[in-house]
Amino acid sequence: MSDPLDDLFGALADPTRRALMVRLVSKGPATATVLSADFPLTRQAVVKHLQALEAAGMVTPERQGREVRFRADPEPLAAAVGWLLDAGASWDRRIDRLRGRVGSRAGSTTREH
Amino acid sequence: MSDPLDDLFGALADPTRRALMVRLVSKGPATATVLSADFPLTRQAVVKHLQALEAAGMVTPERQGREVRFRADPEPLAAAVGWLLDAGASWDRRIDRLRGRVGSRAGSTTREH
DNA sequence: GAGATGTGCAACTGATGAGTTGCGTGTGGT
DNA sequence: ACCACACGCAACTCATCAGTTGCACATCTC
Repeated sequence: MSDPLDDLFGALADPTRRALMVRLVSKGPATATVLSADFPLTRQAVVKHLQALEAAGMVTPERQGREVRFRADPEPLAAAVGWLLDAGASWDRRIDRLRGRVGSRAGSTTREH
Repeated sequence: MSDPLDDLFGALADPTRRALMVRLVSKGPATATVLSADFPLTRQAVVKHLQALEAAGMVTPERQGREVRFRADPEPLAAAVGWLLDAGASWDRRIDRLRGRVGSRAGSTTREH
């Protein structure tokens, strides 16, 4: 019953996780083991971060043989942008302008609660 | 030396804080005491949340006599949107489209780091 | 100036998160 | 079959955060 936004922003709140996302986006999918080599972290630590990102739907695990390759998933980011625009709507002209232009596409922008 | 994005997304990660923001945006500035009446929280708890929001630059305290009125500040939200778009750029055409349309206006979109 | 109201500071508890280490299990190559 | 590698699970530490309570200080009103 927890708001997906919690997981989303929560995942984004950690610099390591943001870095992981950037890394996955720019250099493509990778396994936790590989990632742990590029970051000053244990494989297990990386795994935990990836789990947090997965819970937020920002990353998807894909098994290939004995490896598990993680791929970045953009969808949730749109939801985040959506909330930000909703929250800012009719608040400040700048944000309002943003909203107007993006609007239609931001799609599932409107949320419950 | 901590990234401002940490505070920003960190503040956004808590549902209570998001609710506080919505409340401040929709019904305008208010004091912690007033807010604590609208939420199932102690005044002190509200104060702490407001401090987190202030650290993220999303809220600004304004003293008026013996009261302290908190006003929502939109600026940082643009920064958040900026990061999301930057992160998603050249990644997925949907996000890419968003970026293209917002781009110029999002202004201070491109951030340090 | 006295009382009421609003804010600020500090200490404390309980829960959650980051990170680690150790060990077990599965999968691929030879 | 065997060995190496990649993953998964579990327990543990350390820090941070949400929320509380209690009390002191400032300010308005009469």
